Amino acid sequence: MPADPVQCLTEAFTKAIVAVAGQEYAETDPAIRPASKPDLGDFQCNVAMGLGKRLARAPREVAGALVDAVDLDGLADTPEVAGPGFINIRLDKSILLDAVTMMDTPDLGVVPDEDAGDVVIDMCGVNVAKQMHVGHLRSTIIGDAFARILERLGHVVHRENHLGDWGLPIAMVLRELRNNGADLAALTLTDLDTAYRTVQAAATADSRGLEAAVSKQVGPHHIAELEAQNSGAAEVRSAAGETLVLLQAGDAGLIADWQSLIAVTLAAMSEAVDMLGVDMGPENNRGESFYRDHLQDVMGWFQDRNLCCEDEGAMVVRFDNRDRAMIIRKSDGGFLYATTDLAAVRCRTQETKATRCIYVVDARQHDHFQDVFDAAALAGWNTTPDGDVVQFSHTGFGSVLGGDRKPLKTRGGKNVTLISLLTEAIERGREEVRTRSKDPHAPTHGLDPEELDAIGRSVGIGAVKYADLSNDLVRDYVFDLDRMVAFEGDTGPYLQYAHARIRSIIRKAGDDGAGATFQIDQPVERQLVLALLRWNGVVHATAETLEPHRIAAYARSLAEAFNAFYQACPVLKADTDDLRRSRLRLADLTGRVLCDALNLLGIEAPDRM
RNA sequence: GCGGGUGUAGCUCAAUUGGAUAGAGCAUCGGUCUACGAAACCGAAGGUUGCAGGUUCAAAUCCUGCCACCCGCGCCA
Repeated sequence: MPADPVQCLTEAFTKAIVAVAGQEYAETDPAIRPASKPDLGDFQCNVAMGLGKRLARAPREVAGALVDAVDLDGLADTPEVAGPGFINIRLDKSILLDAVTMMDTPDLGVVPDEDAGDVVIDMCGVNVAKQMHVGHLRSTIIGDAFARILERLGHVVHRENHLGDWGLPIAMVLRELRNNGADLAALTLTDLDTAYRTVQAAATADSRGLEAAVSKQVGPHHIAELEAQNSGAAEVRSAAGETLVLLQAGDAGLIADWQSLIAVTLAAMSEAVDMLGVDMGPENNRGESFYRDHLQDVMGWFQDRNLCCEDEGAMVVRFDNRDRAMIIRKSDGGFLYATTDLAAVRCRTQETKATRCIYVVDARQHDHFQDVFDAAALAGWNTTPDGDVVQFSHTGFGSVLGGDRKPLKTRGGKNVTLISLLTEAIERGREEVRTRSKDPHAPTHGLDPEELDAIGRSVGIGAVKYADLSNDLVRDYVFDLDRMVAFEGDTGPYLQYAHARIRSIIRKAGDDGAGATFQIDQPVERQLVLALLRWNGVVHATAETLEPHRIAAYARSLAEAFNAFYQACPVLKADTDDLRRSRLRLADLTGRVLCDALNLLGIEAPDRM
């Protein structure tokens, strides 16, 4: 017997549907949902209305027939039909007791996926010689959450940092630094970032401006000026091109310099990733340079199968459902990021044999990934060598904005570095924790400063992560530390607090209620148990849809269910010892599920705060 | 111009994928602690779901046409 009541009800109603409508309806989803309101029951079955339509029968009559046919012996009372054909179900208490007892195991009732395939998550996306900023924050913590969730369900997850460590931009930076006689061994990431911006600006100034100027027929002086700038940019690009050729040819000095650029970048990345508590080290690097020897091969694969054609000297892949083509080789023979991404797809599906490839890259690259996925399908890389179908997803997330609703910048107009952002968040968390610890009643009172700092860090980082993961990923959001660390309302600290309070009860009792017989006689106890039993379904739904805010919303509803229980039911002062132990066990189980939920989002759950 | 995204309470967001009276949190107002942790709880107020049609027992959700804002748009990544 499955522990999950939804599963039991689904099976029972599937049989009833077959009995009422015939075998051809065996695949119809009975649409078992939690009751929209507690006083209507525990669950509802919403299948009768749709079925009535298909059978050309009155929905209420179908609902009645289903109720007559369904066998819920030992599971629930006779369901009631309401409204246009809703079927309201109230479970037997014994089933709830069995189910909650069965989920009280180390895995908390979360059932691993069958035949769990490998998953590749393309996340973080660091660029060599560039500061990490809020875009990397999102990619890193969202990717980390996916990894944790899928690992929880038994998948082997490969976190890959598709490092921007190759190509023209890197060559330009190298050239700039060498021209300036920079001491590469002594450089900081800030120096690299400055050099990057300098050459980037020089190389892009400014062909678009020129085109616009010509088309708008501005004065000849202005055009001449822009032409001069533009030819300068062309010079920068072609000079960088020469450097790139040397780099690609394996010039020893250049390679050494290139490696020191990478080392500086990775040191800064490591610092940021450590602050975030994300498991992402050098072993996760598989950047553009990794694929540099694969590109010709990928090109050949497309050419051999006539999947690409020449257009104005470039090689492009065309798709029959859209005008936009994807360039995979430039007219000068060079390859692009599209080619690299295809090489990565091939590697991930054909060698790693991942059955799922997830790209955690901002939403602006939506079109690009649609092209990559469709091209991969043309190439046959949407199945593994074992014949398993590969599922590709691009979870395009929105931008992080400042208070002015524009991409986050400092007062001086510079990009905010990820590290400065996290440093501030941690400091804010620590301030709050220190302040609270001064209260003699606070459980943190008297802790040594190192412990308080560790808790404050969990709180500050947890606040940032929760703010990011608790709403729909595609939306932009305003980065507002005041609200995130507000410790009130729908925040990470609220959930951490709920968890810490539960731990506090267990600590005080010196008993986690292990082995106690559950008693669920109060309505709030029943609601809490129903909330606990949803956990398995929520994890699976999140893994399927890649919508972490489902877990965030669940954690919040669980905390609310616990708070209601806690308000109405004395735990330590329960009337009988059996009831006290039952409630302690319920509290402990809730604490563990809450901790699990927070951990799947990458948020720590301190025992006291 | 073409393509993608977003539009829900004063603000920030949900809505289990077409289900019952659209729900939370901030902010506002009113109640709960010499404490099983008040970083909490209970209550009040707040809505023409951008607009107009359509589909049906049922639409924030689906289809059509508009409006507003954001983001892309061949040889950068």
